[in-house]
Amino acid sequence: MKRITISEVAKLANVSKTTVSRVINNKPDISPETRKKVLEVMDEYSFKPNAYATAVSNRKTKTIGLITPQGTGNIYTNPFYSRVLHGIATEITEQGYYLMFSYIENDDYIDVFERHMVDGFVLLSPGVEDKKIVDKLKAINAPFISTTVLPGLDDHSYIDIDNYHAASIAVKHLLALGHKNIMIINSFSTLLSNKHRLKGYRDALKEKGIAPKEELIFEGEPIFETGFGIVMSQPELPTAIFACSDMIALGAIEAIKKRGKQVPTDISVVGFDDIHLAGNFGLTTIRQPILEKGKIAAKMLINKIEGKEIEVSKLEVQLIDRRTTKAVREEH
Amino acid sequence: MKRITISEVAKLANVSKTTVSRVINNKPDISPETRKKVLEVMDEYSFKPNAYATAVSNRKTKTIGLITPQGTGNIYTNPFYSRVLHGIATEITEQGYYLMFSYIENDDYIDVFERHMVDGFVLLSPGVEDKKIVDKLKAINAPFISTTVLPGLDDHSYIDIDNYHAASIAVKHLLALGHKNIMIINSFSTLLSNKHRLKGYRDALKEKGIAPKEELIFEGEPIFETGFGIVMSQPELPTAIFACSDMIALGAIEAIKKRGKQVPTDISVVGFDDIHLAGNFGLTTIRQPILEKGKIAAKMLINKIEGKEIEVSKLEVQLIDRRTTKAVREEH
DNA sequence: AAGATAACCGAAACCGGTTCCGTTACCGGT
DNA sequence: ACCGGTAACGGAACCGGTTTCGGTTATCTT
Repeated sequence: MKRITISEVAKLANVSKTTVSRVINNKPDISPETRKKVLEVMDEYSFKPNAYATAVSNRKTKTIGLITPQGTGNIYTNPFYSRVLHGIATEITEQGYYLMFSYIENDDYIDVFERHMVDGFVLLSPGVEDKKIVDKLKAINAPFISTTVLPGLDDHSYIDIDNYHAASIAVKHLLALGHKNIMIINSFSTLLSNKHRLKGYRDALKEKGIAPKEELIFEGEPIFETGFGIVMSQPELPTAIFACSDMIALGAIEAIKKRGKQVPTDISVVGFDDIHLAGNFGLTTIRQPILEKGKIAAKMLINKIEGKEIEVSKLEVQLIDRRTTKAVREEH
Repeated sequence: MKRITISEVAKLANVSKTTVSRVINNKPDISPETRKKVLEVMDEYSFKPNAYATAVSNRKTKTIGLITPQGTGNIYTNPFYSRVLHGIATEITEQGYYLMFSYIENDDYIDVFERHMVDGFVLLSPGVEDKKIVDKLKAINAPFISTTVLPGLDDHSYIDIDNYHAASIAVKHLLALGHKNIMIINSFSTLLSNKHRLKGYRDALKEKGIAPKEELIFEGEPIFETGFGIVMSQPELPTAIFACSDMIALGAIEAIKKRGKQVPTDISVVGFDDIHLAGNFGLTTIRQPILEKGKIAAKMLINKIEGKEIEVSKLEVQLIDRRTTKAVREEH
């Protein structure tokens, strides 16, 4: 029951600490018999090396930290972040790493690194206002990967979809259905990725000869309330809405219904992300490989930490056509 | 920039390691001047003690692990778990602890304890089939707190609401509105807490002189699809549904609408938990203090780890009356 | 049979902290 | 002048691992 140490194992097996350490780490210079003997002892007493002692000695912790700039609460509320996190966690465990939940609102994330508790960080979708975080990470020389494009980051420091392209797929779909009045409810455009989406929206319209109207462009937090609030507050409703987050889309749909209109008969809605809930409610949306995003982020980070070559991957995006879009109704 | 050690600080301040350690930990036996001098050096070189080295020396890691028996994926999908987690994380950080995400499907959670990476665990709503986990934790003498009642646990090892009472509030509400045909969609009744809910449901009916009908009792995973599937598959629908999870309730409502009925005009629905989404969709539900549950669990665990007195708290429950229940329509 | 080579193993130093115990200096009391 | 007490500090051992370096053997050449 009591946890045993390497010295005790050594004593029990009649060998030195060095030898035990060698079999633990599968090092050479050990005869098959002594290895076997040591293994037996380790097994009998169910010995497990103290990970932190190893970490101190190796100057490698094998754990990575999670930074969640936009207020950590979101992680738990927003299914999108949850799923990215799921991907990160999966990949990390697979590679024998641990995940430290640096649950920190202030600057303490620096702390866990400086205190040698983590080898690096993944930055969960930071906003532009979080540039100082990146600066700090660079300053203390901490390896990190962001799950969003950020100004000043090279290909090796982030993983993201092509947001411009994704948005253009969405509005082109709407355009093809004959919609001309397309509202966009974006996430905060201070974020580079959202800027790209907005540009994708604008360019897709222009390409079709439609001038983007400023009064159809909105933005807010990527939550239900945003979509709901904006749709409720508009005097006039468009025939289609492109929401840059599924939660926004869901909120918008509820508001539309509340106002006595039908989706998609009166108004078409397309969301973004394809979280699980989107499927539940039959939402047409742009799917991004959320889980994969997390996995790749983790993989890149680990490679970075271990000084390996890191390759830049591409994340594909696709339109999932469900039940919230429909050809525009002819007005007359 | 380069991280400095305690020995180097000692050298720079012209004192011994011992002295530096003393000021780090606010120990006595130090003159104000030397303390000041050491602090200056630490500050100038922004020294932070290596947490793991401290952990090795102290045999205390100041981090706690999270075990999520029901398949870790759920945490990220189910908003309820997410929020409990939020509470746990908040409390833990406040107390200077760290959260290790032992993201483990198999038996490896034992591992992190045996490898001295965590001081204890919080068990996130385990099921009855996870009794072996509890057994194992007991076997290795690991401190833990469960966020659900489990058979064989004393008051000091779990924190939960009074599920019996909570369920009875829900069905009494429905009863008061004149409903007599009340369907219950429970979470798996292999879980003790769900057993209690079922009993609460049954007793509340009996108290009103209504014999519970077996054909109105259902159960399944606490997810959208469960509510949706069950409601879709029933030939005849009741006038009210008590869903033991908000996600189930949401699914049920979607199915009801799909079948051309109205909520609450035709059918009343009450959910359970009061997750954020419930508010978004105007769901009438039983609110349990989710965040607080997590916080208390963390607090209890830390007290346990530190050998302090642990007090048992009570979690209050309340009906949040929104827009999915209504007096039953008179049949004739 | 001598010398070289390789296989196997251990002593001791190290990682970055904490702590026990002993030493020194200074104080007031008699 | 001597004694006892206390405040301030350091040496060295310790926590539980890893690693360097070197020393034995045994085996292989020639």
